[in-house]
Amino acid sequence: MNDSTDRPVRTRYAPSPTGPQHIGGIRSALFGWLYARRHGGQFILRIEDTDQKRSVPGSLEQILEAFDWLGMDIDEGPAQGGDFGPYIQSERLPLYRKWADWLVERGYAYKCFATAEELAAMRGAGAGYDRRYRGLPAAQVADLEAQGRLFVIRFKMPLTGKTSGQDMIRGSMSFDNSALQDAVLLKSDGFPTYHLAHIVDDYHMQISHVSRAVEWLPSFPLHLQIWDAFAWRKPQFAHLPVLLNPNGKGKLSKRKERFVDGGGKAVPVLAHEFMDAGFLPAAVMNFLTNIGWNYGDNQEIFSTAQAAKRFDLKDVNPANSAYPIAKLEWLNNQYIQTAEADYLARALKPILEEAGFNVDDDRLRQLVPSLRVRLKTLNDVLPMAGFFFADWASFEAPVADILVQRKMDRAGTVEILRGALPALEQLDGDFKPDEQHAAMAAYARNCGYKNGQVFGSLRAAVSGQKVSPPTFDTMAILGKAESTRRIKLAIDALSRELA
RNA sequence: GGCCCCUUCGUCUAGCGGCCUAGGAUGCCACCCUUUCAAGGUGGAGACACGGGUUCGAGUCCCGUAGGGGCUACCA
Repeated sequence: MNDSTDRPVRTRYAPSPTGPQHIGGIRSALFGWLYARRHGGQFILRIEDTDQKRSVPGSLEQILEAFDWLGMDIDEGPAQGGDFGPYIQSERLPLYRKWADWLVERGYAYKCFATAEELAAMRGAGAGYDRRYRGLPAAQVADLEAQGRLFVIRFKMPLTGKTSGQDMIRGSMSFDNSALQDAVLLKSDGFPTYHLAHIVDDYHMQISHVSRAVEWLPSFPLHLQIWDAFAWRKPQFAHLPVLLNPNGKGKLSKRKERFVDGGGKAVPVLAHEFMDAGFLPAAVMNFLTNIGWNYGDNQEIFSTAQAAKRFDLKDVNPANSAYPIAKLEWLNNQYIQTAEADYLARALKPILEEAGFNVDDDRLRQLVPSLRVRLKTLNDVLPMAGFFFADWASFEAPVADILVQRKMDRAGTVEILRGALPALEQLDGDFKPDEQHAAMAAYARNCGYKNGQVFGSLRAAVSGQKVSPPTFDTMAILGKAESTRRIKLAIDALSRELA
């Protein structure tokens, strides 16, 4: 087998257009993409829609959207064009037919007239296709064809011997030919199967490295044999490990029921679910790159550009991985903490707006610094800070359960709030957080309550929530007038209940 | 069932024969900081699946077993 790498690196992602993009597929694509970027090569997108039954309209758009969101740029493909198109297999049908015929003419493949019933009977007997049409005399073949019998073209797999090849991840591999069937190359509807189509295309598109999921490993020897029948220069192969469900049981699938993490949140599996859940594309890329491969230097956080300087298919871990989704939330928070303020504000705005809030840009920008450290996902902004964007005029004091802190009672809370009011009103109009802090700390000392009790009561009074950005940041953004108004509202509410 | 691949802390991983009394990260626990929640800091519990070889020496190489995953379609 030809292992030389003295040719331009061209890798590809060749999904079937079956709808939403699965994160497992995206990760496979990522590895091919990184390899191309590492070597200054091309990354090609090819749509494998040879199963008409499974094709779903709009798939290409979803694929493109996912790649665009993640920042994986495509050099050639259905949308980008290129010198080796078309990049959609259903538009290349004559090519597959031509090469299928070529194989038949040279005795590497044959026409098989087995009917669905025959095949079902063979399967029922426990074995696969028994090659009953493999040695049919030419005259009989012609006769069957003349009768209008439907046929497929099957590859004439060697019956004995071994086929060996190199896998970039696993090294030398050898397979017994006797275990392989005479695979269908061209279906009776004139469409090729994956086995034929991907080889014809990888050859014509000058793909140098084929990286694909491990489920293709059993048919690797078949593919090697087909490449050899054509006498085409083979690419190098890397059979990528796959993602398993978070519990390690079974391949991660979009068809199975959704997994739920410890906190009851749905585990994102489809590309659009990562967008919808408020993850940053950079974090998702970092996350995916770290499964089955690692940057080295004990460094967990790195950019795609950094990864592209070190990535090699040879270094990919051969073992499948449970989907480590818990790490993504941590990573996402790390990225949010260091993201540009403008970028964050822009990302947060539509989330707030979709929730029905009227977003003031200045206010949002003001909020970002105190928010970023506590957002695991962008969507967390809603429960944390949505109240800033609600209609302030219609704010109502929260219920006592929220107002009264741990180790506090109603009377004490009222006492704290009443005492805090004049001290806050004394401050100047800027209402700076550190000035509030100084004033309230001094007040706490005098009134005999702890800082936490004072600050916490204020937080609940002004935000209406138990959890919020830092109390004094919150009050600074609300402003002195609104803050004190809300404190009075809280006092009134609690007093009423006491009376 | 047959064939193929895989196997280091719960999880993601480092390790490519001696540097390993096995390193990092996440998650978990504790403490510190503290203005809730976080973040941050410090510390802790936590793994070479098992059994045989090979070797002066094995997490690292070989074989077997077990477990996991996959393929076994006119799906990819």
